[in-house]
Amino acid sequence: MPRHQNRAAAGGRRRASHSMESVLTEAVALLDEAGPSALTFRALAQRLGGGVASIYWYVASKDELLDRATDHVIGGVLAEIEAIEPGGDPVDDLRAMSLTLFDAILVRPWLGNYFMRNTDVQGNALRLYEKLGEPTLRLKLTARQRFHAVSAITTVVVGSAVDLGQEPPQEVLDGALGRDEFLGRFAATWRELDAQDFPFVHEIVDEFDGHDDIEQFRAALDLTLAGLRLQAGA
Amino acid sequence: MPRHQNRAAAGGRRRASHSMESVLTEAVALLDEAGPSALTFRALAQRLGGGVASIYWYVASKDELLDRATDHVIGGVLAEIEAIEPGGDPVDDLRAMSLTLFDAILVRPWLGNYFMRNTDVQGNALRLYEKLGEPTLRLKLTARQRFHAVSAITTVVVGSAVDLGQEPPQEVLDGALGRDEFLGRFAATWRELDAQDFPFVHEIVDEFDGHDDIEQFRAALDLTLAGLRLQAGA
DNA sequence: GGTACGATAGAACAGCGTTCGATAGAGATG
DNA sequence: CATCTCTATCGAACGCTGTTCTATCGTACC
Repeated sequence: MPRHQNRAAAGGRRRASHSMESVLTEAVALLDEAGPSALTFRALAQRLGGGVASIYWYVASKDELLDRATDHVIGGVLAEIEAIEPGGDPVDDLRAMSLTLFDAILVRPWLGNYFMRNTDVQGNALRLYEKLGEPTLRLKLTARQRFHAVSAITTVVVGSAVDLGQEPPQEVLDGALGRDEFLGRFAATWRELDAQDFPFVHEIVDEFDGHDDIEQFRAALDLTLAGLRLQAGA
Repeated sequence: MPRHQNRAAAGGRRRASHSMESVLTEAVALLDEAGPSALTFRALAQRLGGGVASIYWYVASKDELLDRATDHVIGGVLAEIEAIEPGGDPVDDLRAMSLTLFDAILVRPWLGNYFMRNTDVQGNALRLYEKLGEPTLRLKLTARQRFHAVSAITTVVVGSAVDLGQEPPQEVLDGALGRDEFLGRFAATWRELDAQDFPFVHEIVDEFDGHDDIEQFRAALDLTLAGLRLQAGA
């Protein structure tokens, strides 16, 4: 681990000179550009203009790299969420925060896979957790209900993110196949199923075809929040 | 892919003789015993008493192996769920099905990571999806609301499963460290946080410490179902 | 018996995370 | 000014992974 982080950017000519910041920034860039499978130590080293082993001076393992990179961008999300000024209704505040968080995951689908894995190194995630909990303190709930409420919300966020996070089958990543056609192909096979055996699938296939991810998330979130509102007796 | 599956178990002496069934069964056994990282083609081949490349006759890639193994056990879950006889209340039926599904994931935490990834090869997952949708047909909802309702439920299940699914840090897998102590260590660091900056974390740390995963899931599920009930006007 | 094909397997390949040992450079010490 | 120390870097190697290539065995059929 790096002890002294001072004046880290005193680049030599032949040898590269990194910093925790640059390592995480480039790691996030790789994740953004081509997904988790593109983030390898060799690719990252090349991008930093240095050797592979150098990265291990900043990070003990790939897991830690992933955790720190995740927390790095969560820091930005946290700032956005802290900028939201609380309105009168705690549940509305919860909703606004959750939507902000989900928006960030929409832009970075890989986030969902690593988010909140280890609050030991993910300090920002812990602060975000605190921030999500704050509105529940203003609701008439038991401590256990508050704990469960925030768990439920993060569950919905993470669950939705996982759906998004699975790396699309290359064709859509290349841009050769649009997301709509991708969904459409699934819808097509579903439509060919026997209507007797799959009444529900037939009922919703038109909704599935070309559906909006945000809307789907918002629907799930709103069901949970409605339940919470009921529980708080407000 | 194997065309003729007939009389596949006519074992020779030197050469091993597999079958789709045996491949999937042993793959699941490996996953159960030591988690996803233990399922390698070499380990699986050794268990089957054959060569590595033979597995590729049954399965085109590791992804397909995971999808098929997942669907294999989902088949069992589906049977359990189909055995549930519908009661009067559709939402109660949804609840019973979800709990059955989650019970299966509790026993096999790796399930959550692969569940419902690709309904092309996961035929049982599709049937399960249909089964989960059936009760919504008895509720007064629009098609879109039905689609969103089932999505919300699977989201809660998957989201909770992901929390469970992350491979514990070896110590607890070895049995050297119990789950309670593992939670307790997190709780300890949380308690040391500044009470001013983290009022919510302090509020719920006692609930977090030693909490029950099923109860947490049930709470999240019940919030969603309460919201659904409200939406259906029942 | 010969032939076609279902099914098996060993060896090799490229890529991955990780470790090792060597070493360059800046700052302190004499 | 020489030397010593500690931070930070890097190339090369190790063991493991999924995957492919090529050769082969054994059975069913004509």
